[in-house]
Amino acid sequence: MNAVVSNLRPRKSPVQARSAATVDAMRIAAIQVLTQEGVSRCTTTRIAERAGVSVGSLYQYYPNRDALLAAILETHLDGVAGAVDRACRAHRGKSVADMATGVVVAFLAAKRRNLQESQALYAVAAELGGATPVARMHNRIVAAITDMLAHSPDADFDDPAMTSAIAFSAVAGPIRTLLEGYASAEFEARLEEQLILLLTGYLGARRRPAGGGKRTS
Amino acid sequence: MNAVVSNLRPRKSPVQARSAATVDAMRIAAIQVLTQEGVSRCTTTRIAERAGVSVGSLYQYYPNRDALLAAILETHLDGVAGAVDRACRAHRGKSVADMATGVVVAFLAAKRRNLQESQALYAVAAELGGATPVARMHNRIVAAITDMLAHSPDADFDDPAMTSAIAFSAVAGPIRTLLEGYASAEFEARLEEQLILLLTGYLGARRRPAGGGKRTS
Amino acid sequence: MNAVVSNLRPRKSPVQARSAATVDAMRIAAIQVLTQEGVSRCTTTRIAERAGVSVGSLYQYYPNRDALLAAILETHLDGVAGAVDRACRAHRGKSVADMATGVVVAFLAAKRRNLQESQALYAVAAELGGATPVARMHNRIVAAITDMLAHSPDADFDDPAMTSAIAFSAVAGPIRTLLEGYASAEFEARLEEQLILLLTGYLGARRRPAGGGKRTS
Amino acid sequence: MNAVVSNLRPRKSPVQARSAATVDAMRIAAIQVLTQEGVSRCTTTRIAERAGVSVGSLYQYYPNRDALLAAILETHLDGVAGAVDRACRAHRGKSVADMATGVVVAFLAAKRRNLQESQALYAVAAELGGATPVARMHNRIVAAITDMLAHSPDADFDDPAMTSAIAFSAVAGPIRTLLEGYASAEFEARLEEQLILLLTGYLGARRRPAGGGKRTS
DNA sequence: AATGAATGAGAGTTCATTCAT
DNA sequence: GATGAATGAACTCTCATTCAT
Repeated sequence: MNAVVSNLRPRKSPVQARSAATVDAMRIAAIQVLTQEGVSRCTTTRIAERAGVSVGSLYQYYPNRDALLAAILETHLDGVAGAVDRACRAHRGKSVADMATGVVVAFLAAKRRNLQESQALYAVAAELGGATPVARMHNRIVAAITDMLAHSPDADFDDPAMTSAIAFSAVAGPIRTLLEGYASAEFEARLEEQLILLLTGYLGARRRPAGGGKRTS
Repeated sequence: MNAVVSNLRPRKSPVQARSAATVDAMRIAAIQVLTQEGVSRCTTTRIAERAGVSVGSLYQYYPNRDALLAAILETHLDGVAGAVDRACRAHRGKSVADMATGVVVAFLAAKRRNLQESQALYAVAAELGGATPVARMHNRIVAAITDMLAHSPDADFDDPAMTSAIAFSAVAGPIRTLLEGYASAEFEARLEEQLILLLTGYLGARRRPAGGGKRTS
Repeated sequence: MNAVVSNLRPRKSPVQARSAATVDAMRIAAIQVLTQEGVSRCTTTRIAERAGVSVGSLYQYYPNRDALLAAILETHLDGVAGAVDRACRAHRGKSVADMATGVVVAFLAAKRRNLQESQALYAVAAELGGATPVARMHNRIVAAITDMLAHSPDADFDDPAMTSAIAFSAVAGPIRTLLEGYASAEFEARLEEQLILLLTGYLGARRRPAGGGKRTS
Repeated sequence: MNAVVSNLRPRKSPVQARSAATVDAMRIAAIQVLTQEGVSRCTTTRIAERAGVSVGSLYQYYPNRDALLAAILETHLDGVAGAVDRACRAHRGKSVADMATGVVVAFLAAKRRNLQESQALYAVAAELGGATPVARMHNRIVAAITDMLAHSPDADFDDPAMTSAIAFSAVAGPIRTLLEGYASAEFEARLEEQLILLLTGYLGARRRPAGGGKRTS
């Protein structure tokens, strides 16, 4: 989407404790500014000011604004993907219902853990456009789910890659609705239960009985 | 998400034929610029230039850049919501599988009809933030589905509002994945069929047999 | 003050009744816009809209915006100068106290007659800068007062031109204070009486007794 | 007069030596541009260019154009008001003639000291409209004169607040005429002497003999 | 290493003026 | 004559980025 491709890698890794503290202060500041002012008003100056450092310092750690935002987005998405990844490993070999529950609970918890961060970063992802960490996170989660499905004992899925991509996206949809603020109280209250229901149903329907014949959806 | 709320209503409607042409040229130009350059580079100057009119003309019809983008977004979302709405009315009283099929087919077709537009407008929605036509479209579609479910003969849904909100969001998730370009060829090819499966399963699971006892999810 | 000198003469005189009505509508509209929005937001479009005509029509009567404003200012100042002029003629040959009273009453009444107009036009005069009708009005009034003083029977003024220039400016000062809104209620209530006192005192002090010896201020 | 009220406070004060130089350069440049080009052509770009700095720097110190102009106006008016204030304190307890002389000389000298500045700033005051430092300066000077009159030994003024407001405005009138360029050489040459005459006369007439009975003008 | 003043390209927006209808 | 859509130069203001201190 974005025509200009810039270097989004951080400039240097924080090796000293002070550096780590500075980097984290900027991370937190950026999320605050993002939440309170919106992406387009989330400027380097404002982030630095909020973080209590100078703009110059900000540029010691990131080559440009987009790199900073991308790093924050990546950290966040890594957290989420990691949580789902662990859940998938933990539920290998379990029943379909257990697997569905595991994934939904982990994903939802990860998003809810840093609510404001999650909300704010949708806009960042949109602004950064195609060359984004989102794709990586997507692929990583889909791979994790695919792997989990492949280890399912009592079922065997035809095309597990596509199945898990659909499954993950289907779960992500309502969670996004929640975070974007379009959800009713009822929606929010029953979201987890309903997502488990949704996912269990879908995965169940996609299953070919372990010992059985071919069954294409 | 956006802290600043501005007037997003169009300024005046074109009365002369010349005006109508100008307004439409701007609409098309904006979508092209959006697609080719990204939201942040979609400036009033560039839109006007691409449309072959002057910036001044743009401001004759929209009070500011966001109003133009919001108008385009709204037109698009109205089209989508309208398509889903019609599908919902057309499938009233049908079986759960028919209803699911109707909604999925209509929604997906509406999004695929203007592929580039659909893609580009996700970023616009993100930038415009909370006071956005997206909420309206969301509510309209959820209401349409809720209504359709309420007229279902062989089934009766407890909490149809929440059910349809989850159902719609779940279907929207994979479609977004497709439009954002994270989908494999396999995903794209089988998307419609899988969404029908997903939705049928979910709605089926949410159903209480018409003549039967209470069954909460 | 203004570096650019443009043609400030009206384009054509209203010969038909319709034209006169249009011109007057624009005059009134301009003063309203001036009062409600300030000089810098007093645009040709807004004036035309308020007057119920098209911008194009406005340009039928005035070659440019400044000409319109200058014409309005001139009309206003002509009214004021005319009123003072008449008062001066009417009080020729009267006592100093009568002359002072006559001028003050006429000037103040002329300004108070169109209060909003008077207020709004200070800003216009400032914006139009040096090549302004203000100088003409100033000179005309000073000439009228000078002439009146020259016909005074019981007194004879040395340097009546300078005397009347000071006298007029001194009276104009408090009136401007009133119109610019810096005046207290007490100030407003007693303004006329105090200006008469002020002017009578000044002119009295400047007088050389008619039959007497030299007395230079 | 101006419908829109904006924040006219400066943004930050210069702390480094470099900053102080920048701020001062802008002040001087603005007055030059004002004088040579007029208010409406006194744009931020032109000021910055003349000052030899970038527009961005201008906005580091002032939130908007009007704030810069207001700051300059305020500095000027503070100077004038301060001069008059000091004169009033210095002439407390003196005779009416001495007080009048003191005020006129101080006021006129303050205005003449920065002639071009004084001229240019009338237009600025007009453009800034109501929420202007002019009101503050007016009140401050009137208060100072009132206070001086209240300490007069040989005379006692009824309603000294109104008296000093009229007196000040009456003196300001001819000074404005001078600065606006409507004055003859004679006017300019004799202005000080005539203003003293004017003011002495007015204050003398407003006086109630210290030991005497009531005398309302 | 850190600072923050300075930069200047570029964005959004306005408005006097023209001219085809 | 009247209209009002179109024009585009000019204006205000922002912000990523640099670099002397």
